[in-house]
Amino acid sequence: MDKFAPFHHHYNPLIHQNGHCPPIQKPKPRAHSSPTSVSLASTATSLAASTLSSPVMYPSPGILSGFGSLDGLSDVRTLGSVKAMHSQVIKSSDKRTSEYMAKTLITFYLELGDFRLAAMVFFLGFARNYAMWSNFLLEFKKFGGDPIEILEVFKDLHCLGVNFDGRLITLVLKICASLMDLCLGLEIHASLIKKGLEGDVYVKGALMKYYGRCWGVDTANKVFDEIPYQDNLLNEAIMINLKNKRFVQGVDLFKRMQFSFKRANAATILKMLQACGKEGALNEGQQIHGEAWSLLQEMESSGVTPDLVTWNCLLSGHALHGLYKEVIKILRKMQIAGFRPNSQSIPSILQAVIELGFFTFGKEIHGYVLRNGLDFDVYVGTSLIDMYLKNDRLNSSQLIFDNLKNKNIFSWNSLISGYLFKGLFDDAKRLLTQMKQEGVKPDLVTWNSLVSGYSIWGRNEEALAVIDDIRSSGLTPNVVSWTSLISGCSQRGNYRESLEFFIRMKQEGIEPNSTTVSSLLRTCGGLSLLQKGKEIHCLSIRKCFHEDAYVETALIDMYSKSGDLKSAYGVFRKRENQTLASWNCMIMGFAIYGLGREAISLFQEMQKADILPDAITFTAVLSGCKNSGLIEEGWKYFDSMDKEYGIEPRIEHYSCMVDLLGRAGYLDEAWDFIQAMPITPDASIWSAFLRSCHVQGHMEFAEVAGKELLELEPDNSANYVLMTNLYAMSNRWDDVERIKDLMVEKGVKIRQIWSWIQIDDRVHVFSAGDKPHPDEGQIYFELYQLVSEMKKVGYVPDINCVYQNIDDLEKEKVLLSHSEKLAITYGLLNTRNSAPIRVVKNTRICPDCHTAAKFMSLVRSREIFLRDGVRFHHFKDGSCSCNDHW
DNA sequence: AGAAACGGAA
Repeated sequence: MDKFAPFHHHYNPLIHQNGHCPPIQKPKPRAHSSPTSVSLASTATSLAASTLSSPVMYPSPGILSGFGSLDGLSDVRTLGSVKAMHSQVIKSSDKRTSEYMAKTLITFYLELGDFRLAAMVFFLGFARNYAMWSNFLLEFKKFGGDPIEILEVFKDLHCLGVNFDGRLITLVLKICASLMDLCLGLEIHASLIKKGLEGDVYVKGALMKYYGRCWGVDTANKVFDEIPYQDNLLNEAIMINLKNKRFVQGVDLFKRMQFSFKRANAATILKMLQACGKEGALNEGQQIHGEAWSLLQEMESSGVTPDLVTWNCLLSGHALHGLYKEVIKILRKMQIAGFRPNSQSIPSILQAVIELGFFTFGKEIHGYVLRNGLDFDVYVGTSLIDMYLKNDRLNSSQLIFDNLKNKNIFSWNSLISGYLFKGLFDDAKRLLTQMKQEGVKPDLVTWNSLVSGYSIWGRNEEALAVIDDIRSSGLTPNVVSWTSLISGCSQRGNYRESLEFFIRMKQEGIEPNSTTVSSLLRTCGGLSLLQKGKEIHCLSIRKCFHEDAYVETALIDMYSKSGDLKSAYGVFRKRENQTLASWNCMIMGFAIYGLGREAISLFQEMQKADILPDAITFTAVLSGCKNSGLIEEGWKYFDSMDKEYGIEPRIEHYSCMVDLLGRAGYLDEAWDFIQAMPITPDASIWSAFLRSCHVQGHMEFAEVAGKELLELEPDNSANYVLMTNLYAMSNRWDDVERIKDLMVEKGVKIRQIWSWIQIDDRVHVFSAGDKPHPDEGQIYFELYQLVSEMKKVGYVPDINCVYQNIDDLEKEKVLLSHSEKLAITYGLLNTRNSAPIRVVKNTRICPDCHTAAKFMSLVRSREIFLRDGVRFHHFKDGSCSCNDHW
């Protein structure tokens, strides 16, 4: 229904009827005018002129008898029927009841959205009754009247010195704040002071908001300070401070609120939660979160129903703090309470859906959005784009994007980042061009998506070039830009570059944040750089990131991957409320050290703590079973996945089971298991099976597995090597040659095998093909001595580990040159007597080196940690943590 | 009252 502009100043009845009014000041020029007011005003002119010329009196209700009662009318009230009633009213005048009739007509017209007629009736009946103006303007606003019109009328009346109702002053101050009408707000405040009126709590609140928005937070705080009893306005004061980034003041006021008789309202709690999230203030955040829950509970128990705004506050507050399961619970609660999610609920819900991986539910929500016509909202659209992106449905995302009526930078950035994540750089560039053509300027988010996209796909030079593009576009690369680069390299396994970019970032004078630290820890873990990892740990303590859940988990992972399980466990135990990811990490930590029983008991403890496991938990538990040869337990947990937890086993779980069965010698069972799998076996399955065949010396199965594997991974040299070793074991030298020829034919190069050890700041690499270590002579001298000592206590070199067609003495020599032996020996020579030795090898350890390391730990009384391609071995007093299950 | 970029476990 068309709005009308009844209060255009030319037709302000107060001015037309100046004869009956107090002395008139000339109205000031209007700051705002409705764009449609001119044409609409002409209609108003004629109407006003015609009615003003002949004063009309209103009839008594008796006249209306032909219409039935007013109440009866209310059911089927239409504009036509009200007008008919109105005309009857005009025809027969009766002074006594005129006021009642006029009020009724005004309400009817307002309800029907005919502001013009409502205003007309009001002008004729009440224009000179100033007390009525407040009521009328408030009603006018209630039914959707234009706030600008209200301001215009208010100004005119204000000039006349009219006193207004506090409710109207509150409303006008709100309008001043939203329209940034600086002068009127001041005038109102001044006249309140002049008249000695304090104004009620609402007026004061509105005044503070007005000052906060129009004159800055300090002015608002001044107003607040002058209020004698402040408790009622704490919510507003907190809000104003937080909106203006005064976090400390906001928290102070919030603490005051806890000692007052007042409670924080939903909006305040939400804003506090947001602010705490941004400021990384965890303790405050958790306290406030508790407050949010108790608020909801209190509302429920006292029978007060939260309104939609409160529900939405709760949804977004929980989503913001990563409490996604709570978001879903709140959604259910609000639906039970009879509220339908609106366009502002959907983004928070979708965020939770994405994080929880409830894709089917997400699609249902999409259906709901379409049925309820919420798809025109740009926030909803962007959230949907994001949901389909995260579920690998780029086409759906593009489709939603194309149908989006109002695109903004968020929508563009979402889709662009989707393409970049998939490595579809041409599509991303196409969108970038399109975006610029449509006049949307890329912002830092756009650029950072590009940096991240390039670096996770290993295109570091292009990523670095984008950093320069940022500068030439007039923006400055920030900590996110650099962290994108660092983390991209780390994810890709380009660890060295990752550290180099960190140094570059520091040179640029940019301080790392907790995300940077997490990425760097991943890098350190990847390289088993314990020293560097400890440095980063110190850095994170200095910067107070060490309580960040991500950083903590990354620390646990770094320590366990760097051979320091004790420190990993220390970090894990330091905190009480562990996240699922950190439980998973710690269980995995035990698993890679072959501490299967410990992994299982931690898993049980986790369940006692009411943390539900996910698929990754089971990967960790099953890895623990696999690395410790716990067959029964492995079966038990594998079966329970689907039955007890409703988690569908994925390929990595099947792979663990094949490994577990095969390694224990149950090759037939492993074979049957593979045949019965509901998913197509991939390379990880066949590789686990092949390695078991190798250990068991089962040629028939090995050849089947090898054939599958060479087809699935024709470029992986490890498969060829394993096959040649198998044939060499059975003295099938023709087949050895055949496989070698195949490698040449396919251009597959054997992967370099190397071991390294860090002594002080230097990393010493030992590799068969590489140039020898400068201290090689000394190392071999020590190694020969060591081996003769070891032989005295029972070491027998395992010449079966050498697959060359040479004599046994030569084989023994070859065994000595294995890189892990050299690295351990170097460690023995160059570290303090008590210090454990930490060696990293990029492939699996060979059985002879495993035996040798046990003896080395015995004869030299040293702990040796060896990280091989897949796991850890901890040698101590002549035995290994893996109990020879590997 | 809501949406997009960088972070942990496999």
